[in-house]
Amino acid sequence: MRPPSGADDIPSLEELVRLLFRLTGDLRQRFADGAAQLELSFPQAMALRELGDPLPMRDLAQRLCCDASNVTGIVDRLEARGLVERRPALDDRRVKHLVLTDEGHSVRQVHHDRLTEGLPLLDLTPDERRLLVDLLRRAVGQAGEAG
Amino acid sequence: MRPPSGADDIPSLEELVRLLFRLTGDLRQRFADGAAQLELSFPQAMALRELGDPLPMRDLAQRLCCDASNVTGIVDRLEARGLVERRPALDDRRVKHLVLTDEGHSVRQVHHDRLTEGLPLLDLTPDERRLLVDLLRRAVGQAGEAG
DNA sequence: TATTGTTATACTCTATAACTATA
DNA sequence: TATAGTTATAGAGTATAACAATA
Repeated sequence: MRPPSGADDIPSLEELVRLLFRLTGDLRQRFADGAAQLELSFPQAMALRELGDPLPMRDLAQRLCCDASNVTGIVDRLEARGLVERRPALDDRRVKHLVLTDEGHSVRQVHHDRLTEGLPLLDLTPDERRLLVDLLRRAVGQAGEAG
Repeated sequence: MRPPSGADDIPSLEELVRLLFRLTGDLRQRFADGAAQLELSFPQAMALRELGDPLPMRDLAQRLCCDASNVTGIVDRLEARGLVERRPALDDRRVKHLVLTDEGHSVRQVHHDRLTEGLPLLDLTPDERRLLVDLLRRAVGQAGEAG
């Protein structure tokens, strides 16, 4: 006989999945709240996040896991706010590179700082943090990958 | 001098956040794919997930972190497919309880099974799983909570 | 008066398909 | 022919505000 959710017994898969949902939900909410404060929609903030370095429209679509046609609208709105610029690629005139403006970089940084500040995660000791990263790497199935 | 992302040095907060995003993104994608196979939208699948036990509309809205007005449409579509029923509460005639039909329960179970089967997470040993749960609990700031 | 659920509205995201301009 | 980005379209999610029924 084992108690359903004690401190020392082996946690069930259900418990783990529940925690992961909790964690992802919290992180998502945090991300969305920070974006809303900057008057950014969730996908707009995600786009900004991916644009630390310039990227063709197509690649951004891939990173956002959505169809390329969506990126047009998302970028339209970011460009209208002066956060992003479309620059024709020199070597292939079909391609447009997305480049953050100075304000784009600034807004991106503010959003990121607000996302991470006060994260309960920060309470972990360095050793625990290292351990968690190791476990997470294996949990996402990239144990041997470069990261 | 410390290498940027070796195996034994202390991982940066950036690395941790990147991993969390990776993990949450993967989980979300997995959840959405499984939902799509069952012709459920993401919020519909989330609603099903929350309806293991009956719930008033209001409470479901709260769990989905959205305005109550949205739940009307989401539940409309689930009800049209025969996965959910609205039942007037006996004690308060303003309230409607959402109850899964037999097929609702079935679809919910299939979705959950597909979500968890083959999860890389399963490769962790029991000891590692216990450790990860402990770290995650602290990472979401519920170290002392019941869970 | 306050609350539950609904409706009306407007905006954004989303995929699909058709289009253009390049390659 | 194939590809990058756009446009048109339709469906779904989202919040806000106003509403009816009930508390």
